[in-house]
Amino acid sequence: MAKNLRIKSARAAKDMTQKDLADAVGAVRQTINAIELGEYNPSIRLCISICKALDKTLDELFWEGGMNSEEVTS
Amino acid sequence: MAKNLRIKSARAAKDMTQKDLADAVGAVRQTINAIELGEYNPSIRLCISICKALDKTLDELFWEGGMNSEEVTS
DNA sequence: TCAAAATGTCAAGTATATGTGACATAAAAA
DNA sequence: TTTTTATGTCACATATACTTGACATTTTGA
Repeated sequence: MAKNLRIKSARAAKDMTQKDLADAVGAVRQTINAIELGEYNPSIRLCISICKALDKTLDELFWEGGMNSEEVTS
Repeated sequence: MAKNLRIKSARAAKDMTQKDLADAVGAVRQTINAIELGEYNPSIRLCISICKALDKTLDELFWEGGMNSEEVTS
């Protein structure tokens, strides 16, 4: 998949740890970690919760072409 | 949950049936149907595929506050 | 009206997102 | 350095997205 550096960055901008974000969205630290590392494919509801917690929109954090998306060429 | 009329509408604008859209995104007709009816919570990848097939963005089809979202008050 | 296509729905199975608990390492702060 | 906190990672359990196949109903068009 592709690492999501935009979440990490938006999180840093709010000085939140992975656990802080997890608590804010009612998820667990490992889930946030896995999403940032691109290890899986979260549900749209979780994405929306993350966006709200970070004051971003879906397009800003999850639409492609963003500054993040480290595509793995394969 | 909430019905997603925006997908239905964007699909109509492209004259696509649920099955057409399903084929375009590599899913199955029932899955598209369930998403439009708000019966579940699709993955972000499927959402992105749907957006691309319909020439829309995530914010246009899945961010809240859109013309659609029939909230069920409960 | 009749037939075909589109949509809604159901039951059962598979794949995978997410949770829980635990431990190792990296980074920050004392 | 030593201690604490944040992050990465693993194994296992559970919930649910998604598939498959089938049938009923609604809509469209001949």
